[in-house]
Amino acid sequence: MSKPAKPRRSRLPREERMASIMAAAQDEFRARGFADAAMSQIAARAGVVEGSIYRYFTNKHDLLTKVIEAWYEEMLADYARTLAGIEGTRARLRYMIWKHLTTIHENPEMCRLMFDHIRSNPDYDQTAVHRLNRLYTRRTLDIVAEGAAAGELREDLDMRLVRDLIYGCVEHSTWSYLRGEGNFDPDETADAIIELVLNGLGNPAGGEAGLALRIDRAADRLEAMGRG
Amino acid sequence: MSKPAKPRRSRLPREERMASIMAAAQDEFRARGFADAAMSQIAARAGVVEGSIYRYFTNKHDLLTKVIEAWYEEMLADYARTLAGIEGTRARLRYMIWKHLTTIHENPEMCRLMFDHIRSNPDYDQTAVHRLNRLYTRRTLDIVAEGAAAGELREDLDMRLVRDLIYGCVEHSTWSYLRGEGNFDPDETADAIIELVLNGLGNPAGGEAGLALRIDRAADRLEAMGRG
DNA sequence: CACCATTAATGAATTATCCTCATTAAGAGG
DNA sequence: CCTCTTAATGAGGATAATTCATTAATGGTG
Repeated sequence: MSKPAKPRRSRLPREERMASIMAAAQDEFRARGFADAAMSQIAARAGVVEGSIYRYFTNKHDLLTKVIEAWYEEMLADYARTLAGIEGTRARLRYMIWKHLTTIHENPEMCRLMFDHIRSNPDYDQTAVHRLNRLYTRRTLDIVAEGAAAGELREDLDMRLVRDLIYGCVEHSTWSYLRGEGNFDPDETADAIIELVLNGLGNPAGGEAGLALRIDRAADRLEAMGRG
Repeated sequence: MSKPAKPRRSRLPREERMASIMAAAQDEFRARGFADAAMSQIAARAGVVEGSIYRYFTNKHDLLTKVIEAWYEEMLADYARTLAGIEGTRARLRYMIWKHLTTIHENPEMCRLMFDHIRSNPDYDQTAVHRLNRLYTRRTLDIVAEGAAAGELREDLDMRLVRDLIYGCVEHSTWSYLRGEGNFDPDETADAIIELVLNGLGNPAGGEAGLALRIDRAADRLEAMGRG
């Protein structure tokens, strides 16, 4: 057995060292989650000593933030490109939903880190991730606004609530998968969600009978309210 | 200065001691969040020593789980009672949405603990909270099923997705409040959500469906005015 | 009432991990 | 080759969760 090679210090330019630590951190965070990830492990993976990490990142959470930030930025890069090639309100909206579902499906660990530790943080609004997210959400709402202008969608929509409806539904339907139970198919799910979001739960009156029923119901409600 | 009263040990029955520790833990968790809550503080608040907590709870997370469990159980107790007095699919559905919004509005800290540390846990499915939650979700879906049977709602609905649509939208729209930014009004929000969920984003063509919708909308407006 | 068995409660010690800081030395520029 | 900047080190401080051997309150028993 030769003695282990003496670990000669190598000095890297700031950017390279940061990138290498971030790569190691991403592996560790994905493998163990934020709380269980150990700074010592990250240091070991990156081939540096624990203390070195703190020359570049103020603390563990800051390191996570930077890791997620870099991932998120790269991830959103090709949205615009692909979207440009899709026409029609429904298809474009469906693409946004499908893309979100696919991202979660392919990067569950990163999404969990993002949801649990970045987005629920009190100072999320000051983060770069939030800024990126707004940009990306805006695209969805632009599609909705265009759809409304074209007469395909209603014109009296509260855009904030539309966003909550769409992304709330999308994310809620991925939770069990994110917890590690079961699976879901992004294509099927996207189809189902776009359909439900566009048409709602309400029964479009079936013929005269339906209309009559509606009128009766409306009267019932008013009457009930009158009784108080 | 008299010397501090010698802290005489008092032996409490198991249940009482557990309750007292849980009450102290709830205060501490609410005030500081899970990560920043200190077992030493909880012990101090409960008037016991740190080690004592571990006779009743296997660890910090188990303590949190039990605290949330107790709160959740109590919180859901009056759902059924109130719901029994409400008639009509729309009103009943709206009540479920409103109640959820109100709970979040009144107990933001507890809800955050629940969302961040209980529901996102890999073994959430084995928890008592999950069992309770299923029971409660089922009520909402029962209302939807009854509405479909009565012809008020569509009959081809995927119940799981309906749940995701409703609760996803509800919770998504409360996030910024939960992070401590801004506020929301449960009544207004419930009105807006129930309307959007029932009617969807799509622009109803004219004809019968349009007529039915007009009637619904008219009733909505009158109802809102009556409440207002 | 005195004794005993049970077990609630203690608190000091252990462990784990994040983070700090005084010191070392690699590598660029003169 | 020397010097200066600063990347990198690694030992140690600080905090907080958890363990465990010991102590003593209490209810039951003779």
